[in-house]
Amino acid sequence: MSDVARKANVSTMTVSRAFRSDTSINEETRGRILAAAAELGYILDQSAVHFSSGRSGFVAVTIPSINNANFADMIRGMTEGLRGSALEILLGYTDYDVMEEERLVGQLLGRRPEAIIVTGGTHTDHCRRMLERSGIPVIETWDLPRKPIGHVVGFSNADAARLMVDHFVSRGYKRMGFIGGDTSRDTRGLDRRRGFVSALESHGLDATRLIASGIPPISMREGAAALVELMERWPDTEAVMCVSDLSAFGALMECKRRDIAVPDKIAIGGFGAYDLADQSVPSITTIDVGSHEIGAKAAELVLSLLAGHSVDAKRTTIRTRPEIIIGGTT
Amino acid sequence: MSDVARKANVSTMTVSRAFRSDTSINEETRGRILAAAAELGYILDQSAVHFSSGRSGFVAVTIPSINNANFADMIRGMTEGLRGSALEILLGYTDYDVMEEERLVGQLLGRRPEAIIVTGGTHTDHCRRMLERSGIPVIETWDLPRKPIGHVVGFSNADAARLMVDHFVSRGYKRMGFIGGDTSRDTRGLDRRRGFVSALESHGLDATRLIASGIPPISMREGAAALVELMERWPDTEAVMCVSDLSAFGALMECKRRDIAVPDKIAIGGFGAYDLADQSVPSITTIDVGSHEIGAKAAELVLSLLAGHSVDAKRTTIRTRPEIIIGGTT
DNA sequence: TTGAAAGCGCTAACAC
DNA sequence: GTGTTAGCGCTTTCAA
Repeated sequence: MSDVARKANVSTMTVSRAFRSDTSINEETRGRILAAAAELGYILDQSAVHFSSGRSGFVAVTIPSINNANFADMIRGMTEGLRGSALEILLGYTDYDVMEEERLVGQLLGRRPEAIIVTGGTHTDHCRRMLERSGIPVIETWDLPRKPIGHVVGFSNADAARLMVDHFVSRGYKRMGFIGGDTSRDTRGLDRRRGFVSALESHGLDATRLIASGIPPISMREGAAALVELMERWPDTEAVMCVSDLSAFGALMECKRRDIAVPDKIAIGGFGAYDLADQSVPSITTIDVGSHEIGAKAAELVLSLLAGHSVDAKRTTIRTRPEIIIGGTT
Repeated sequence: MSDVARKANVSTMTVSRAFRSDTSINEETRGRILAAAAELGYILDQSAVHFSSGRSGFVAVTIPSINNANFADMIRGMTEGLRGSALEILLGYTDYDVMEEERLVGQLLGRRPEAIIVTGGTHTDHCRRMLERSGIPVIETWDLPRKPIGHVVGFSNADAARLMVDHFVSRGYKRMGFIGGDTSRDTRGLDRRRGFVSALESHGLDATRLIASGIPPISMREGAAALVELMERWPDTEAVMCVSDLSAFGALMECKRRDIAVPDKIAIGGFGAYDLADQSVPSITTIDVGSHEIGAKAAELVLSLLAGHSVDAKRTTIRTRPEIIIGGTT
């Protein structure tokens, strides 16, 4: 910076001002400085900016997986929402593992983000404590935690699953199954299963046809395997809800391989409103949770919190409204 | 840190040592310090570490899109490769736009990463200059640039497309088309198209059946639309290569909707070896470029470069070997 | 194995 | 509109 200052015949303080939008500086001077900087290939050192100003310009975000269209959409929503602000996303993924989340959150907080957005409302005790003590806004997404740490942008996974059950019931199906992963890791998947079971019970239907197939997130392959297991154990099953569209697609393809008619012999529901659900033939009935909207709303919330428009400063909860999209598999 | 030092009855310098693995410190002292830190909820400020030591602990990575299984696999390979090192990935996505890449690279370099990994070998002049002047190792991936900026971990997209053409020829197809996006944005897609055309020409076949459908990355939907256009313009087409598995799947589903037999009436090839290609019924013939391996190799290269084992210090090129996976669509 | 002093590159606060 | 001074929270260097 002092090289640039020398070249432009100003002090470093003036160079500093030239790189900011919120200060008063002569426009001609700024032009001269930026030209000098460009010539020298100078790029403002953000870590020194952070160090000196106390503003890191980071919003930390954790997601379970980067290879997931829903979370990718959420990140996209955040990116767009933060555009124009001086905030960048510092992203990490947890592999659906709360221990890994704990490690990651510690690492991210070390970078002193100005806010942190995490997926889900289930964390290790230590992770929870770190978040509580962080002194920055904390936003939990994709869930409605019973005891939120701070703010929430989410929905009830159980209620979302209920939408699918109600749809199944309205179509006249009575014997229904659920395909998900081994339950302990993916707590949102577990919530969907719980919602499925309680919805069946409230309709007075049997709620025991539950297949747990592999470590979450379960993929197409596991969806296919689970369908086989389901049909072997309960051959008269009329409809199955899958924890995600990927497993639903896997199940659908398995039906095709085995010449099981969908939806005539068995109906299939998914979750997530992936492109795949829409483009598949037949298209897959699914639940749209508004991933992009979650990201956009979370970004908006971060911006108002940091601007000090204390939006109920401590505990804002924004609910999004999952919707069912009826396709050809039901 | 001084609070922790006071609590543990040592100097801040000793606290600093307690948080590192490469210094000599009494283990009992360290234990006392870490306990004090835990009690206070102290987290080492990495940005101050960076500022003081000059080591940011960041590796900057740009990818075209986060919603893409191939790039997600690459990131996964990098994450695993960097595990245990003190390096974290600072990730940004370009939306397949070189102007956005330029902006992003400037932003990332402002964080003073210790190395930068970018996707592709095509950049704006300014972006290229920033990378050249950055003073850190630069790695270009997913391509073999004619004039690399620094190091390369990639493959020839044109040669990879040739694999598919050769396979088509070996199956006896003669009238072949290509489905891709509007060409200027996705340069790797463009290279695949070039490879397709030149392979056809070297077999003495007609190479004019090229559909450009929408802004890259083209999705399932555009693949479906493009198939319709292809069959309308050249109804006797026997085989079509798609720029990615997503568009190939879209084309396949369109065939299903229109009762066009695959592969009997038309064969379909994709690119990228997505799970979808394997799980779809019929499975889609595709090219596996080893995304995970690209990430792993790039991470390995970064580690050796930063460790100073100057691996041909300036210009290492690591080629990966794309392979064809033959499925049911050809 | 531990501590004291200096300094990393920038900005806040104030003066002019 | 611009410059001066001090200092952000650590680590480097050197000494004990």
